[in-house]
Amino acid sequence: MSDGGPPTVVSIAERAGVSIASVSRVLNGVGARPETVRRVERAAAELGYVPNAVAQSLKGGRTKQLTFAMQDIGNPVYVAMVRQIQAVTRAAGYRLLLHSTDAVIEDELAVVRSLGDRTSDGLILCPIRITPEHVEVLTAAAGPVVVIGSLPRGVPVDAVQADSVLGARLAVTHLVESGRRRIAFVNGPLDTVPGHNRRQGYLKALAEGGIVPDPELERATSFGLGAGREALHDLLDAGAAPDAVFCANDQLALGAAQAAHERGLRIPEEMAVVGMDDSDLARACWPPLSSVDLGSEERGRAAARMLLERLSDTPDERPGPGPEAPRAGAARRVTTAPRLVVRASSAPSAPATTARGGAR
Amino acid sequence: MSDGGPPTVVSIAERAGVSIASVSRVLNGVGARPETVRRVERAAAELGYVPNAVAQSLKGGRTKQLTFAMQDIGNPVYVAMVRQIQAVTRAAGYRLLLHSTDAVIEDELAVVRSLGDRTSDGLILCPIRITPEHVEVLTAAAGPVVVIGSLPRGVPVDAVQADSVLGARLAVTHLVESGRRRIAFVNGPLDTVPGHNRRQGYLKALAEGGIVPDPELERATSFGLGAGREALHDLLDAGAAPDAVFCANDQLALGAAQAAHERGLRIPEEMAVVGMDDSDLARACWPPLSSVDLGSEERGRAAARMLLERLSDTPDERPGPGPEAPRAGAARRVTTAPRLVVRASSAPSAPATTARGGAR
DNA sequence: CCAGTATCTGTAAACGTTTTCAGCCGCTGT
DNA sequence: ACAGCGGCTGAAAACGTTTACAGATACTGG
Repeated sequence: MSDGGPPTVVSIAERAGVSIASVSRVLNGVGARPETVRRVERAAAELGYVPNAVAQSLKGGRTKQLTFAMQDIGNPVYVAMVRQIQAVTRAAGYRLLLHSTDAVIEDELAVVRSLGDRTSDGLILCPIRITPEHVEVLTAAAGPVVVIGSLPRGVPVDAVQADSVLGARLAVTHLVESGRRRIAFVNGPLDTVPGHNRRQGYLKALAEGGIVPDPELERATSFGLGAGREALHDLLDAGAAPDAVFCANDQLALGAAQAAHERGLRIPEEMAVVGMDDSDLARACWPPLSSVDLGSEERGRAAARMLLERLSDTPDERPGPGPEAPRAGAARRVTTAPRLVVRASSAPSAPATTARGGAR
Repeated sequence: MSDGGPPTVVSIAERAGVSIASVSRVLNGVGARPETVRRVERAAAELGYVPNAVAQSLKGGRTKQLTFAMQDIGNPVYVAMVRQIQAVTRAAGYRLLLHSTDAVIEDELAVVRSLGDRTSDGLILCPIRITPEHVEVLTAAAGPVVVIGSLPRGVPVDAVQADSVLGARLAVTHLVESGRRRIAFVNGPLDTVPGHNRRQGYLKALAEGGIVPDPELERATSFGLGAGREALHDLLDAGAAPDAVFCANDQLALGAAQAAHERGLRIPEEMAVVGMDDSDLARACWPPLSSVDLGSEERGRAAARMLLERLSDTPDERPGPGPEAPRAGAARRVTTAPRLVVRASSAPSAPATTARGGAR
């Protein structure tokens, strides 16, 4: 008598005339007498039994779920990451929980803290900024975390980062070497890590090229398409007269390209455009957009792999006595190498080629 | 004595000197003596207690998780849907589980069946094809499902669909009315529901416009960017000489636009291009792409809302005796209205080549 | 002053699974 | 024939929570 819901091991046990222990053993492939196996499997099939994953999680202490948290899935970079992460984690039998933080700091922190509710076994986090609170919360995280982005040295958390300083430098150097002199820079917010780093690379490349930076050529607002369009219009209205524009991501770059088109400027002849992230957008537009591949896919894969490693390294937790016993291994830091992909939007004259950036 | 892991109600009970029942009651805001409340809350705070969501799920019978399954998150349409779904479900306190099926039928079916493992409380599914097996599995689903896409009449499952026949018709009629006569059609696979329906709309619009369909003008391969590019090149190579091309989605359209550019054809003067889905891509490219908004966002929202409704309507399941008691309410079908968005890529008279064509 | 009651508290069961432990059986070796 | 042993099996505990129930306490009204 147990039709009060979906079939359970108890239902099967009753129908097969064995104990629930035997049912569990058969279902998990542990040894049993052929006769028992037969009866249990038959009963399970007849009842259409599906094991209750929640109960399994409770018993086993792991949910086979991972969380990926980023600010907005609308950004192609995160889409690329999700795809890779999904592929890697799925192969390992994990489900993927998606969490958009909308770049709200409080929300990012809450995600990390929510590791404590045991809903997922681990977390991949893409913070847009790193506050002292981040460091604090990350250090005290209840489970393994891998951060995609830059993290201060002391924080005992794995991280996968792009060398966006070098990436920006590659892009701008490319423009300089193509003979461009008035290279504008359309950036996102300066108080974000990417915003700051990309600017460093921009300035460095200008210096190396012997070009004096002109503050009139810089714009920094947000990371969206509309922002790029407005920024370039604004630059042109202000008479900054750039002959090239480097944008801190592809969305900004497409916005800038639109503005250029609207002004009747030919790309790349009158205005070269280079973006960053080498997202699908770069290949989809016209002319195809030169862009710096910061390895979004690679970072996604790497982060997922690191997380899985942590998970297999941690059969039980906190062997040490102190409440702050150091984590199993030292925090790992991986940096992916940027790669400039030259396409028509910045072609000096020749067809598209690619140049490699150095590893770090 | 219980430092063998994260704090639990037991730890708190010990520290506060009360029973676990009282702890639970205080934590859930049920009545208790002020003194008890104080002590429990203090202990919980000191221990940094976070309730174990898995245990709560097991007890409560619901996980507060929902699953969204589509073929590939790389498609902007699904990104738009995820965003909306995420927003709606999050507001209701649900987490979102993402599942890419890669358009593998077996995988789609597995997702539906996996509702039985109680990992998530409900499912939103975007099937690319509907097989008899789909119907069977969906009918027997262990929890509420909402399908985004077309579903045969008899299937007792909620569905949100786009009227893509009408959508395609709008696009093609628009081209006809703009004076185009040789309107090519670049489609995805014909044996998919969208592929089939869009073709119906295309043919219908041609008929209404008094144009005899020319099989030479049709191409159907896959739904990707590269496919669009190749298709148009192929059409031109074959001497089909179209003066417009309607594409079954924006990615195909951008591919076709690339091909046109590569051939030196001016858009829209020599070749009008219209896409479908009105994804971010349509706004990001140049010239901006005319496209039919099939309401991806709206469908995402609607699906999420319907699912949540089902969940609140179903306090306990299967009240009836029979194993196939009909579901609570009849299956609901919602259809969103398509909307043609005309942009420069199909502008009848050509304002967009020089000077500021678009809105500023 | 006592019965009655309202409030709070603790014990124990339940959710569905895995797993330890001890018991049972039939076998083998001597 | 019997001790020993191997493989199977079932009872029971455990994971961490919520909750029905009953016991305890203090307070009210007569």
